[in-house]
Formats: sequence, structure tokens, C-alpha cells
Amino acid sequence: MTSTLRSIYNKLYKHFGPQAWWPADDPWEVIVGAILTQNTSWVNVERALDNLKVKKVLSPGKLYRLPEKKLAAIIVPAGYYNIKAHRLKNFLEYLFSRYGGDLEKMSVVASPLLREELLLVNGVGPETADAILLYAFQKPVFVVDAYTKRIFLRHKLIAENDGYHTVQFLCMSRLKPDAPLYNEFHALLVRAGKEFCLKRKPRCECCPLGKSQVAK
DNA sequence: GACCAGGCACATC
DNA sequence: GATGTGCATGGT
Repeated sequence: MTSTLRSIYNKLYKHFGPQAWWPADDPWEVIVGAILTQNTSWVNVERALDNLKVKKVLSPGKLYRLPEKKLAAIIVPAGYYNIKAHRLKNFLEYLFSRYGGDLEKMSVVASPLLREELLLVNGVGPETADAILLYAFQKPVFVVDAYTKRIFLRHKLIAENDGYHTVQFLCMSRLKPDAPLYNEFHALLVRAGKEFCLKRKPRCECCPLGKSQVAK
């Protein structure tokens, strides 16, 4: 079974090659993107990020001082803009009160503790916290998302009602703690999910992983 | 026009 | 603890 996850990774990597994740210029852009992409397609997130860059407010300090209403108006293309503006503000409040707005200070905190802190921020759930830990700070934490669950479910690695941490534990107990590996694996699962493991129209017969076990 | 996208919090039972 | 709902834009 240990080889199963590894062989999935190998097949995906052989088919797609390196994905060069996360698509961002720096750790802060990763964090903003992680919050903006909640239940949202990445193209819409890119529009919102571009808006923030054009307005020259995509830095912790600038965003911290920007009124929430104005922030919301700038990130409209990402959808859920009111709630996401509020969540970004929550994160900034945490960043400035706990670390004086300094991501470097945040990055040296041990990942189990940092994860707990992140989860206390309203608007940061398990996936967003883990995406920040892995892609902003290179901590060896496996990120589980809807594609991960769908692919693993169709290949019978997990059960229908397995929760986030069950799936995460499965991955982390069978793979060495290896940030570059987790980085690439998650990115490959998203890529495969987008191209082959669609919700309504799965294209399993074309998928590099081969036919899935569950025709759903 | 329905469905979906790199979730999360909150209300209710 | 499980289940349902609101949040919203833009592509297919």
C-alpha cells in the first residue's frame, strides 16, 4: 500500500511533469491567493491578484491599512468578495498583532504550533492553513483538497465520508515528510483533477492513472 | 440555464 | 457530531 501513493505520484509526474507551484512571486502572495481561491477557480483569483498589483496594494502593510470596503471592491472577480475581504483582514490582524507584520518571524515557528495558530484565524480552515504552511513556508504538510478526495475516492484509497484529517493522515503516514514531494504531489493531483477527474464528466479512460475503481 | 470551481463558518437538529 | 446553507464571480 505504501507503494500505491508513490506509484500514483510517479504516474502523474511522468505524464504532466513538474508543475512549479505555487504560482506566486513571494510567500505573501501565496497567502492572499490561498484565501482568495477558497471554492473558486484560479483564473478568477488571478484577476483579483492582478487588481491588487495594479492598485499597488498587495503588501501586508498596504493591505493592513486599506479599508475593508475598498479591499472588497478590488477583489470582486474572485467571488465571495465581502467575506474574503473580511478573512484577509482577519489574517492581517493576526499577522500584525502576533508578528508585527513580519512573515520572516512567522516562518520560523514550528509547523504544528503555526498550524494551530492559523486555524484560530476566522476564515482559515484546514486546507488554507496547510496550503500556507507548505507553499508559503515550505513545511512538510500534505494539502488535501476536493480533487485529492475525488481522485483517491475513485481509486478506492479512501471512503466516501472520510474527513480532511483522515485523508491527510493517510498521505503523511505513507510518505516521508518531504516538502518538495508534497508540493509537487498536490499540484499534480489538482492538474489531474482538472483534466480528468471532473465531477460530472470524469474522463478516467484517458487519465494517466488508468480506469478508476468507482464509476462515478 | 444549470453546474462547477485549488472552502469555511455558522445555524440547527 | 452530522447536515444544510450562505457567500458570488466567471467559464463550460
